[in-house]
Amino acid sequence: MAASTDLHAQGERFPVVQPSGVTVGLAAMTETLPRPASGTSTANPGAVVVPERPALEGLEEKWSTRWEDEGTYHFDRTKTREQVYAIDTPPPTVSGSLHVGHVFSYTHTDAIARFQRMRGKEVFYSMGWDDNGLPTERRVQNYFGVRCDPSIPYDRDFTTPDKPDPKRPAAVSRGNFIELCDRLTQEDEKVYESLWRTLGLSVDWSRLYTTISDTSRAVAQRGFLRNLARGEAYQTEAPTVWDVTFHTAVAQAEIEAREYPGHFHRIAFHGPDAPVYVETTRPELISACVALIAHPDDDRYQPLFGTAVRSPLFDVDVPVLAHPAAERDKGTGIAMCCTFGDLVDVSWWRELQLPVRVIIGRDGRILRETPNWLTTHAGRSAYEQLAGKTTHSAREASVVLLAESGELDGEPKPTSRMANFYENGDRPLEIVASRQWYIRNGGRDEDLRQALLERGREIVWVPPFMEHRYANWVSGLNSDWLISRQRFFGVPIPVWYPLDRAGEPRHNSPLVPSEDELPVDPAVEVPSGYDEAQRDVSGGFTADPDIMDTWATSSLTPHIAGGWESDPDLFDRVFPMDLNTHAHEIIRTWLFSRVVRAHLENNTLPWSHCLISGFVVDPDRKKMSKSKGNAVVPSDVLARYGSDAVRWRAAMSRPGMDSPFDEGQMKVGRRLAMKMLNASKFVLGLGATECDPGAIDDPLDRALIQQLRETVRIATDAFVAYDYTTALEMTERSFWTFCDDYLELVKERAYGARGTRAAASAHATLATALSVQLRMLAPILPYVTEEVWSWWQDGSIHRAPWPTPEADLAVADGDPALLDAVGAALAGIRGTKSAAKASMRTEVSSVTVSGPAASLSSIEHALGDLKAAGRVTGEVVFQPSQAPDITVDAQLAL
RNA sequence: GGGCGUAUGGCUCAGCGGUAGAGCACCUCCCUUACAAGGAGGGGGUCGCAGGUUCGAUCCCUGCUGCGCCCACCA
Repeated sequence: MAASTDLHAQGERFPVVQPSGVTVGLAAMTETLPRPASGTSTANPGAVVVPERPALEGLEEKWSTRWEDEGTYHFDRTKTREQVYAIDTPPPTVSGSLHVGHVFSYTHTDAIARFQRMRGKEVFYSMGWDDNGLPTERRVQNYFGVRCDPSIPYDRDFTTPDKPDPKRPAAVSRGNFIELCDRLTQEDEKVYESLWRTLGLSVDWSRLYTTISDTSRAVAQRGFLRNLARGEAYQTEAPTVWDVTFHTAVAQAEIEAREYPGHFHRIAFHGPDAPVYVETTRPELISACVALIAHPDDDRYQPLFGTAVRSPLFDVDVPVLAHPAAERDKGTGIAMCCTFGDLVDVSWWRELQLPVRVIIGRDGRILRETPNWLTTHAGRSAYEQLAGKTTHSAREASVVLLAESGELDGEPKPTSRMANFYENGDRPLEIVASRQWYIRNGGRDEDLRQALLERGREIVWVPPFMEHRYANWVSGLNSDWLISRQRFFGVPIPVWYPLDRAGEPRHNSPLVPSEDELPVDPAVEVPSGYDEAQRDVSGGFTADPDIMDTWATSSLTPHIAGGWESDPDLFDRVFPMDLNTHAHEIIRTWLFSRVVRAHLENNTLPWSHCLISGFVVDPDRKKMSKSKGNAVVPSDVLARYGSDAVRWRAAMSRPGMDSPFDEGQMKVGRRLAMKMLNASKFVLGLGATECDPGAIDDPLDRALIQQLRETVRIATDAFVAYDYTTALEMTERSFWTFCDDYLELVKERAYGARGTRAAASAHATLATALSVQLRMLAPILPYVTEEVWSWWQDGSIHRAPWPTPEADLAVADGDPALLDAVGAALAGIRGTKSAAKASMRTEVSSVTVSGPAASLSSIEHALGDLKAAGRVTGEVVFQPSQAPDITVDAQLAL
């Protein structure tokens, strides 16, 4: 897929400022400038060019284009596995929009990627788009106002409706529908890519993948066929959770429980002696009732166990049975077991070996044909009044019938119950019996479940408590992974079935393609040994009509991105990967499904580390969502504050911690970026461009270097442990101290007020500190650091080495307390001026500094700088004291 | 109901055995030649509640409460 992007469209939001350049000290600098050997070049190599008015505007477009042109993040596949750092990052679902939560989480990943790259790793970091599956179909339906009808033939001249009406969608063929899906996803993906490029994700865009591509289809189908061959994929006819809106089966992981209003109906079953009252919220299911069930220890119902009662309206005899899952304090303590009202019904039906009485069809309506287990005239007549209705209408009709027959006791009582929904749906799920494909995931196999729990313990979780989410989910699985969907836009199940003489498919002996034929579309292609004329005729074959759930493909993203089976050389260099990152809501889905796949296919984890982000929540700490209208559109925020500022804010939220969205925080990041521009301009404008450790001989300078050594050490350790926030905080604090204290203290000296040698020491220190601090901030603020780097260095800062005390801060004998002491003395002088409401320029005629003797002697070593920064014209007296802090008594020359 | 997380100044968060820290916000002052989308200074907290361990607890243990998230919950 082309990596070109639509950044031009954003040009208006990022007016490119072309500042007039100032060339500084060019002649003197040419020979001594550090010149890292790098393949990239700048327009004017060797020159130190500092803009007169540096600005953040336009940096995103300028540098994202440059990075693309110069292949800054291109993955070098000649590197060995040990040299590679491989990242599996979520392919965003292409369903219309990304929100700030995505922006934060992807920024966390990118910060790690950039750090590892600077540490010398060859980073394998590719983006994908998850563009198959139901979310895409739904968006296409709404966007174009269409719905797919597979029975319609393909229309070559098809055009979309002029005025899309979601309520009256136009029926289109499967082929046309898929074309629309392709078309819309491609448009959406351009917008996504543009956003990611603006944000500055350092992905290798030449490795972009999509989950609907031929490559992904082949990988998904190959993975499935391998599972099938090993017996890990199987199909079975069983009660299945079903979405009546989308007409498809739904996996356990996609179900969510929601509040759903309903009523308790107290209805009378006819017992041998007296009525047996049952409370139900679903009276429309009475005709599907196969038993009444109470707790075995329940004295009220013990006499009835083993007897039969007659159902209201339908006159069907149903047994009264005992099961420990029945709860005595719910309703009347005895429950209808219907096939199927809920998952408890399914387990009762299975364990008590009850008959199947299905009355709900796949369209969510009561079946039109009157069931044969209804034998009385009254029962059949009652059913006929419900047939064809939705469950909702059938419920209302049932209430009327029950009231008429006198079998409803009292009025229905309103209640709010929890019902299961497909996470993208808005009608409660029903349970229907259907043939579906499953992959074993430990849901029905204790050994496999234990093995997968053990995989969870092998993972290094950041933060560690996220492992509980995983273990919790795996422990609670109650079925295998349902992967088949009765939909259209996705990867087809690569299977055909022979048809027997009666034209019935032999599901137990599927016909499979060979791996080198993949991807296949069984609806178009023909199994080996058959020809097209035999399709769907007796004795011939038929295609499996289903597609795989999108998770069945995205569970293989390490395989897709890593070239599994198609590029074994690459795969060996990147798999298993080092890092998996995303927010915590998809631990149960994406994370778990990849563990399952890699465990079954490769007998390994897909990656060693999982970095789990929290959510961005609204100021009331509620989850952001489009439907609530509290979601923030990231492109607006990026345009307003700049990518570095937004990234800064993202990096301030620690792994796993939810973080309220607050625009005020963005300004803080922006201020830091601005400060970096200005401080860098000042340093480089002084001509301080040479990091010569031999020139650093002033005690204050050595103190700064010593402090930086410590900062580098802490920030590096933090980054290694995926704690990008601490790394940023430490570096940022160091940088502000550098600006507020050190820079002010050495200004005069750096200008040359105390001689060439004193100035040279300041210059070397300034250049060193700038270089080190820029590099430490580069993973979080890639744009402003790259901009400044380009003023005086060749090559990208993002390919420059991460700073180390040994390589960059070799002067190791500084006294770190000196800078603190001098800073405190300077603050004392400033405080006096501030209290006197005097300008900081006010001269000071004399100063007395009191404090611990050691601090005072430190300050004496930097007396010249202190006097210059404080504008002290007279004497400085040092007065040792027992007090722990430094205090200053300054006489202003007013 | 089960699990996990969290509770520190108005807000966002650090800290985590030795009488509280940062940034934002607020107040005061300063147009100092890197920076007014700036700079300097300042006020503000009995660290959710109750027990316990300890010479000493914001920090450890127990219990509670609030908030958030995940799971379960259709009689």
